[in-house]
Amino acid sequence: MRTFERSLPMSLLKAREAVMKKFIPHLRAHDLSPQQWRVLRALYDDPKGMEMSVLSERCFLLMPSLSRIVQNLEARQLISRRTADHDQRCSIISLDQLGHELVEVMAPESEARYAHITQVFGYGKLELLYELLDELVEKLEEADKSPLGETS
Amino acid sequence: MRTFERSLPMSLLKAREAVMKKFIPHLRAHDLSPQQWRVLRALYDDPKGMEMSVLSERCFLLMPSLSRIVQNLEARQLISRRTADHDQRCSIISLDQLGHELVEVMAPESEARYAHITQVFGYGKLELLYELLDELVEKLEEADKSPLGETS
DNA sequence: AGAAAATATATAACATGTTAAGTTTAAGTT
DNA sequence: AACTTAAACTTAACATGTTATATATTTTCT
Repeated sequence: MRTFERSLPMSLLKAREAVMKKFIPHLRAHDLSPQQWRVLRALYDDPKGMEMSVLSERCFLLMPSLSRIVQNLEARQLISRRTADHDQRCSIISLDQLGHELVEVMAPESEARYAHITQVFGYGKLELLYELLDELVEKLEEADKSPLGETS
Repeated sequence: MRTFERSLPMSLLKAREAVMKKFIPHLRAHDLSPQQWRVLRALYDDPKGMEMSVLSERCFLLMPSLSRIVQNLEARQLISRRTADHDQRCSIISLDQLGHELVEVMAPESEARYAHITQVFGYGKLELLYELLDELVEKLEEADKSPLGETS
């Protein structure tokens, strides 16, 4: 059997943890989880707001998690929600002034940490890594269509 | 500000999800979570068993999570624990016969799925990805020693 | 129009992730 | 030897991940 060390899910997890470690202290200093920050960050890019389901895709969060996160951020007045005119089922989430300010306050430090990672790892390698990750996802999802073990 | 799409943590997360999707159905068919499988797999490689803290490192699980998982697997008689002779604080966890059999039953299918991933993505790219991920972790942990934003 | 299917989101229930605090045993100090 | 500190887990508490189910609204069908 393949050695346990070479586990792709674990390697990806470890890399993610190592990267997150660079951001978490800054996030914690502002009482935000990585997920909450993703939500604020996504909303910042789209001032007119968006539906829960769209936000869910952008942030790569499942609806139940997003639902809880939105409730939290709403209670903190960082975001607000309104019912969509065209469809009473939809909530439109948008960034409140407080949330907008928070993103702008935090962004420089966040960018600096990104720059730091780029610098220690190397720009070229980082780009290559992004490409490989994207391609891996693409190939695996492609293969999902013709289900699985068909190794022929 | 950098575009929200290019988020390293999210790219790593997405890749991990895509990979896991290939394994989860098989695991679920045997009532195992990915974490539970990691524990069984690690113990399989070391028949004499190991301490919780070692298991924790090997499986990249924090102690509280591992503690719960071990309780679950113990209740299912897949593993067993005994107190270490040299130190009453340590639990030595080892694979029970039932657990050993389960790993051997599941391993072929698991290996087949690994082979499938290797095939659709390409062996060379997979190796390159592993190398990049390892190097990223290494560089980031190195940088941890001289804390952060020192971009000079 | 009225019933049935689909959609958008919420809630429930339980496993895991994560930080902090508690327990028991070992090691070090004086 | 008594006291303190440290180490190995465990438990607690709460956020998130994940699947299943519920609820409200739209759409579709007839």
